[in-house]
Amino acid sequence: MAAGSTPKIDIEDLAQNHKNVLYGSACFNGEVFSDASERSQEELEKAMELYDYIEVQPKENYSYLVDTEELSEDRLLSILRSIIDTGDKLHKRVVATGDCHYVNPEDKILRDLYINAKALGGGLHPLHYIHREELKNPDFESPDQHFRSTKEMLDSFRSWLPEEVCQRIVVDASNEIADLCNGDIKILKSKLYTPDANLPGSAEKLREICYGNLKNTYGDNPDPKIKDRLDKELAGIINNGYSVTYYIAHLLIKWANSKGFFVGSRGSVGSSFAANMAGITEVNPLPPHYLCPKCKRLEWATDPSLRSGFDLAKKRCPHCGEEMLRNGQSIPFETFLGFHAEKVPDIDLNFPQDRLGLAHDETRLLLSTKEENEAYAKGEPVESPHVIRAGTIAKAESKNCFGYVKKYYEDVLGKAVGPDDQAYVSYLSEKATGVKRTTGQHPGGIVVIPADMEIFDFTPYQYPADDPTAGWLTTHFDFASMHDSVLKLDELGHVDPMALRIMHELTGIDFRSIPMNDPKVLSLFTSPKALGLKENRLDFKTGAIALPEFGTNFVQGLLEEAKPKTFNDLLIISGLSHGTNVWNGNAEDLVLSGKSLEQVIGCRDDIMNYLIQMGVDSGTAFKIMEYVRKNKAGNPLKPEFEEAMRKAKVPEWYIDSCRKIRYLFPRAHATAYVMAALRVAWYKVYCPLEFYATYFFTRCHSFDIKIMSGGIDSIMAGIQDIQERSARKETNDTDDEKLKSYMAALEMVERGYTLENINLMESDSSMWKVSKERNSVIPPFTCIPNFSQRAAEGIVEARKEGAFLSKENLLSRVKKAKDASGQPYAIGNSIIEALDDVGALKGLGESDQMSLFEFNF
DNA sequence: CAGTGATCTATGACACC
DNA sequence: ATTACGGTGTCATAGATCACTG
Ligand SMILES: Nc1nc2c(ncn2[C@H]2C[C@H](O)[C@@H](COP(=O)(O)OP(=O)(O)OP(=O)(O)O)O2)c(=O)[nH]1
Ligand SMILES: [Mg+2]
Ligand SMILES: [Zn+2]
Repeated sequence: MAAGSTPKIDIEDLAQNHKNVLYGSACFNGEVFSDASERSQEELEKAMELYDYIEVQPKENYSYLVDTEELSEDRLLSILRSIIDTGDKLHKRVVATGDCHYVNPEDKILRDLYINAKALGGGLHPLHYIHREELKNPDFESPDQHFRSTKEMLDSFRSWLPEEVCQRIVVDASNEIADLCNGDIKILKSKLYTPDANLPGSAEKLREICYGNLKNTYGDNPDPKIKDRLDKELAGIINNGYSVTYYIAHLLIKWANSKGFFVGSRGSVGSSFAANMAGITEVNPLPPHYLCPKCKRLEWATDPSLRSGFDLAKKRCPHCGEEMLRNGQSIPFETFLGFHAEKVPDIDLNFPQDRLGLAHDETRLLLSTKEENEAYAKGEPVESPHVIRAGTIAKAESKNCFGYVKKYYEDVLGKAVGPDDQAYVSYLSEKATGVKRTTGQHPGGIVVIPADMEIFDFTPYQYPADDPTAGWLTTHFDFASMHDSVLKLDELGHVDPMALRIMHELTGIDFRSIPMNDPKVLSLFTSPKALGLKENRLDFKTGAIALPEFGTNFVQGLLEEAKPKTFNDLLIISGLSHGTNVWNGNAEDLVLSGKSLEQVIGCRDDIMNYLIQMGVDSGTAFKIMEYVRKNKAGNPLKPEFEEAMRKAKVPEWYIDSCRKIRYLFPRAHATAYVMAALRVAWYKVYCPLEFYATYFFTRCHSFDIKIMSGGIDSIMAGIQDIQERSARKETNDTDDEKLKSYMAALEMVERGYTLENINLMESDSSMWKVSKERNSVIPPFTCIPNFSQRAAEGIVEARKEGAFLSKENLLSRVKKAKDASGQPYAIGNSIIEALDDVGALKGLGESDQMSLFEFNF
């Protein structure tokens, strides 16, 4: 039971669900102890009925009752005796239990930390120090409840019970209970159960779709290598149970397109040509090739050092003169599924952030039974869902635990953490981590339970954070613990597809028509020249600011060093710039010592390809790749891996590089993200106003409009202020966000565009707007801190009636205004003051009378 | 017109891709 | 000035703001 709260399970429910479970009577907070101390013998006997065994604990466990003088030690022992006697009388098994809260005596302080920390809903632990405030003698230790050995248990009870009883309750009864337990209950499945039955016929449909698209794209007689790859992939996909998730992903993307939005590609599934043919990913993993869109003539690239079809030179079809398509990214299918389905991949999709909820709902609709869908539609509970959100478990980690220790020092020990305490405080905080705090929802993981099985075959389920108003049920176990037994669709929210949609809408230019090899766009990654900066105060060396995954200081520095010229160069850099110790202290040193970008490890496929090429057997090469990309904890390479590599004469620097890597992209993911970045970069070059407006709207979360609209000097001052405070470690996430906004603002203004102030008559409620006439962007009302969405909407509504005459007029007209459903808006004086403060109310008097008065003058 | 409760916004922390 | 993986979703909590109340 949680600290001082109500029971999690009613006793009636316990009584009704007793099968296969043993109930014990628990500690001094339990019913049996309190009845033994406060109620009649009859009531105690009744309370004991439910339990399979009756617990008594070492008297040290009850020290709090004695120390607070709630009970004398004699009284305590007589209560415990009456529990033992009554249990014996009822022929209940009486057992000595430790109620242990930690393993070693010296770890007691960790429990004390939690006893004295504020519990989740603001509640307090029953032993919290605050409860001692009224006591005459509040200075005593909380009970010692480490994991007692049999000897310690016996010793404790021997001080007040006969030897025969001690042996019986400490040793015999414990063994009897152990014998009652079935030792081989398996809660988690060990093999994969695929959802073939959820959508019968998926395999055939998937084949139809892929071969249909193969014909449309590559013609009636596709190159045998291509046909062969599709055949082999589909066999692997279908035989291993991935038809349904592939087909559902295909349907989801079709559905999204029919609703007017697009789905971004991500993840290892871009390694699958079948996925490309099914529309699940834009990444084409074939070797680089030319393709005539008209006569379907295909030409493989002849230069083996060229790895991306996007880097092929322009070419006209020798048959019909059409400009040929260029594609193919040299990615092995095995990155996705292994050579023999040794791994269980998911299918990843990037939905526009503002459509994520819709996408999840559609998935549930497509995969649930008719009955389940009817229940969802009515908001009724579904007993055994087959489509469920993966759940997460959040624990107390470093920040929280540091806070607990700090508060413990201040409130319990009565002193601040001093310089001499630092080492012990870090030690304690580290040791205190890992305690569950709350549960939540996976960012996008939707788990598919096979229709011929049920959720309980895999996991219990619940509401996230036990909140019954949540839109989705979640798995009780986190996904990682079921990773190899169920399939999941990972439908994540992302800004890229949303931003591209918005820029498409604002400019009328479809991002799908944007080429992947526009020289000006590619030049942004090595120089800001294409931006036409009129000033360059911060000496920007690239034009990569505000480009997704390329605009940070770290990645810009990498760009400066590596100077990418081609799409493939960008792929490599994308890989090198993601993951700890991929570039820093690893590839960077290798490049400095003469290795080329192509030689160093840039993505996980590189490892597998290279090792196979060196003669390592494919299965081991695959295993090494997977181990390296998942080695977040920094464990040493397995000896058999090192051995296999040495045997194949893999150079030591390569083995060493593998050792250092903590995470590695698949090449397919890098491809998808470079494509997204290049599209965004295209708008940055050719449609700057729409680009910056969209950037501020979609990717920035904190602004200071006075600073940003104040011109170059003002923005520079803002940047400097944050950088100085950052050097002193005095900044927070919000400052970082502001710095992001200021950097983009500076670049934009240095290109000669204007960042306007909030405009009472023109600003949108929450979107950044473009003014072509004034060559500017106009910020929305809501970029003022604490400016509520409703107030902003109210102003937009009220100003339809014409200009505001005064502050009072503004306030009263918004208060009077009604939205489409007749609801009023909420607005108060703080909003007026905030608008006045940024200078958006210049020329407006206080009241209507005043404005008339001023006007007459 | 201060007090109050309801609702929205900001922030920090964490899990996960 | 240097460090350096980037980006997303969710939950808990504190703070700000507003309408309502008497
Ligand atoms: N920058 C960065 N991106 C990540 C990280 N983890 C995952 N991603 C991105 C790249 C992955 O390809 C993509 C999908 O994640 P997944 O967990 O599904 O892994 P992936 O698809 O690569 O392999 P899988 O075949 O599903 O095991 O998300 C990370 O730690 N950092
Ligand atoms: Mg994946
Ligand atoms: Zn042709």
